[in-house]
Amino acid sequence: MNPEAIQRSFDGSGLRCTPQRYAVMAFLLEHNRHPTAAEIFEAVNRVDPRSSRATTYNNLRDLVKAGLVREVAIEGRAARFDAKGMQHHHFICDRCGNVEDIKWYDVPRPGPGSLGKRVLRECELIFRGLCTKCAPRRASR
Amino acid sequence: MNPEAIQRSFDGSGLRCTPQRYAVMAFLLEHNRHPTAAEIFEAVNRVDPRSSRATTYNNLRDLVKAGLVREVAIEGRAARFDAKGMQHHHFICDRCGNVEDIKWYDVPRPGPGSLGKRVLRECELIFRGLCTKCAPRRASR
DNA sequence: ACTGGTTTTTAGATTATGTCTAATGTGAGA
DNA sequence: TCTCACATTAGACATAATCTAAAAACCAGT
Ligand SMILES: [Mn+2]
Ligand SMILES: [Mn+2]
Ligand SMILES: [Zn+2]
Ligand SMILES: [Zn+2]
Repeated sequence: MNPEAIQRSFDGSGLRCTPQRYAVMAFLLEHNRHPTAAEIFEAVNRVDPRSSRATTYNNLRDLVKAGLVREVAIEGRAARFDAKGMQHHHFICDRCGNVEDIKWYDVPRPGPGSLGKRVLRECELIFRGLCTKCAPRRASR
Repeated sequence: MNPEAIQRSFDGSGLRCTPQRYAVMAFLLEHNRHPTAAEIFEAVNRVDPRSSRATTYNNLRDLVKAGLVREVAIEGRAARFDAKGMQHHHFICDRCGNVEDIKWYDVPRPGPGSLGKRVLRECELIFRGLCTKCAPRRASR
């Protein structure tokens, strides 16, 4: 995704394209590692312009609200973030907490009977287990 | 689920049946509201015996590790817990964060190609949107 | 360029949630 | 009943995230 595309995605959501906000989005787009807010904060501050901690959190929240970024909550750990590019599922490692992308495939939705008057926005499929790094030493902990 | 059944489930997991641990499990079994740790702590302390905050957290962790309780992480809010009885999916409300049970149905697993050397333990299907209480006033916030 | 209003950034305090420590207590098998 | 590995406790501590209030950046209209 090029700079102009980021610009346009911000425009489409009514978000100003500030250097700090741009840096967060650009970082997420060029690293599909699902970083935490703290990691993003550190990364965007390795280069100018500097951004404060509060701004990093603010921008992540705005980008999530705008639907450009996804937040992944993980039990007992800091939330992780990724840019919403192509659809995919997530694998979360029981041991190290890492989040990895899994090739997307269609998920059957629940029958309307079981949803009642609820308004469904999205289905999220999460796989859990041990990642490639943790699977070998599976006995520990 | 009767007291003896709780006893037996503890025995099967090598967990002692202490009053505090029993109270946590019993509370989860008779309320399918997905309470937070703080709510559980408060609830079990409305009746004797008293339990400390640390113990409530310890027991919840032990019960999750033993596979008797499930922990549901929610972005920006405290984790919620439920007793693992019959299989079901979860609906999480975007607005109020409430977690509700959805009738279970089978979920197709990913092809082995997309999992690589990862060890799959479980698939979790989460629905997001607005709950029955929040759907009407959907415009706000 | 100036003005006024809006959005954004900022440092630091504050809250919320959960974990750890070290001393004390106890369930359940021998 | 004795015993000890397991469990509980109060309170300190850690971590993640939000809030606050003031300053800065930005934008549209003149
Ligand atoms: Mn991802
Ligand atoms: Mn449930
Ligand atoms: Zn791992
Ligand atoms: Zn709701």
